[in-house]
Amino acid sequence: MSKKLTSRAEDYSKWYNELVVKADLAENSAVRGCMVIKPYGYAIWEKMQAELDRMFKETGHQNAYFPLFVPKSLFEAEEKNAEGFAKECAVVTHYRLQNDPDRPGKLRVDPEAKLEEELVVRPTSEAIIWNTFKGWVQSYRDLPLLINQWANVVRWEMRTRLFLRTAEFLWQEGHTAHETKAEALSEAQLMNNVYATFVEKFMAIPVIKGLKTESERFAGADDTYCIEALMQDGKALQAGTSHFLGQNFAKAFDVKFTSKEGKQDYVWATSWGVSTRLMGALIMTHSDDHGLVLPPNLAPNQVVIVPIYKTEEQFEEVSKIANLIISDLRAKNISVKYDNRTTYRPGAKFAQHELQGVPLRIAIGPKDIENGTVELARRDTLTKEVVSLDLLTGIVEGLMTEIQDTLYKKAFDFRATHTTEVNTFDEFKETLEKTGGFISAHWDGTTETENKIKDITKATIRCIPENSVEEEGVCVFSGKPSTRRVLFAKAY
RNA sequence: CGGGGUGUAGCGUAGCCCGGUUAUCGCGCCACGUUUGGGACGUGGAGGCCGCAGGUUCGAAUCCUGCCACCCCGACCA
Repeated sequence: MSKKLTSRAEDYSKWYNELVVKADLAENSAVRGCMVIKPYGYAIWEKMQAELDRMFKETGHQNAYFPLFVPKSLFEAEEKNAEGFAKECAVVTHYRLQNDPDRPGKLRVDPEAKLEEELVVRPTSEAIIWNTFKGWVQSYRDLPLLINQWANVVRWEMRTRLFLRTAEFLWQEGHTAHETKAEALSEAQLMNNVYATFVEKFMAIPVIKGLKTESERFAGADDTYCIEALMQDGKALQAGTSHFLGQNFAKAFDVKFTSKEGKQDYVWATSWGVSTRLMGALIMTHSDDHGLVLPPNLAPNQVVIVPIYKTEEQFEEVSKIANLIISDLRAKNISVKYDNRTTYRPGAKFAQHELQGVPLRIAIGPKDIENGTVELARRDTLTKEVVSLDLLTGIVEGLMTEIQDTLYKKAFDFRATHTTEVNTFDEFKETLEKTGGFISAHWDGTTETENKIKDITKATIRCIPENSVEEEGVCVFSGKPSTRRVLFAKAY
């Protein structure tokens, strides 16, 4: 393994791939298109899960678990949803293997063990969940039904990339049922806001909240809300989606309730999800040519202490101080790792922790012991300072929020300088090529125009931003009248 | 699934055209010693069915055929 990471300028996607592997986040597996998430990468995902799970419960949701397999007949019940996912479904057709008479010691699929009905490996769980909800809902008293599940799903992708697109991935999917359209709509918006808050406050990634156009909408949804983030290469990444499903699934699965007035009505539904793709967003938003950069909120180790010593006595002295620091920091809920491995020298440790994005590094050596100081190195700014041991805990505590804020600001500024308003198609193409990023432009509202722009430029409408203002204008492509700007970008 | 490319030690590679000793080099790994404030150095060592299966030949990493895997570019997607 070479020591240097490919730089972003040299080859952005190579940089990404190398970073994921070298920072020990994940690796490709023996299964085509499927990744192994390694302990360090999984620890970051667990941090995301913990915070999201807390936020879901705070907004009244409960966790449950539904089967991995969906009988084909259930899967196809909501036609639009089924059609949307049909091309990427893995299907179980048999339930048994047997010894292969032609190849001793090998197995083959038992032709006698064909399933009467094929099972679809869930690409998403609406079908099985709505089939179940049918039995859970009879009265308005059973509503709202607010369920979330943490699960894996499978979408048979042709081209895969670690975290960004894999055949199997981990996610959470919320599924809710409501009495009224208004209530379901506000649930879909609420959860999109939860995602936005989580991604901005916890992951330090600024996002645009908005609505998807018809062609980018979730199969089976009436409306899809989303949060869109901008990566350092100028491409957009959908970080989360929340769907207003109308009564589509209720009708397909016959989920009715009796209202206060004694009338039968179909329930109104939402679903919403974020996945391990957020790991990709995290990496591509903050990291640099030295490796991963983690916001303190997501770092498995917020602080690492590296001892510097020549003799065994010095090592012991340094360790004594390190242990004092550790207990002080842990008392403040700051996670610390003492890297006291004797098998690596300090330089190698510095490089490794930098590659793995540890927000703050403390080095303690003989000079520090003499002076009552330590050396502090920030991962986000790559700056070093020597601070007094007495003040350390307070300084570290302050730096945790400061680093978190600095990362957000930096990403916010990047997005600001990579968001351009354009009024002509020439400007559109030029901006896309030169600066990339988000392009704010008028659009006539037709799928036809959207598709033509996509064919010519590869850019798609990421969303109709929630906060966009009413403004008279003409479509950047067709010249037809338009009342608001939408956000275009090339996307992951 | 279309077009292009690549498979040699854990990783990156030389050798292949033009077949011929024991398959090259670097990183990593192991042992010992010296080292330790930004990826240490020396000495010694281990590690290979040259992607797989056939074929040609006295002889195949090298030539031929088939298969498999991976990568890049397109269409599809969170």
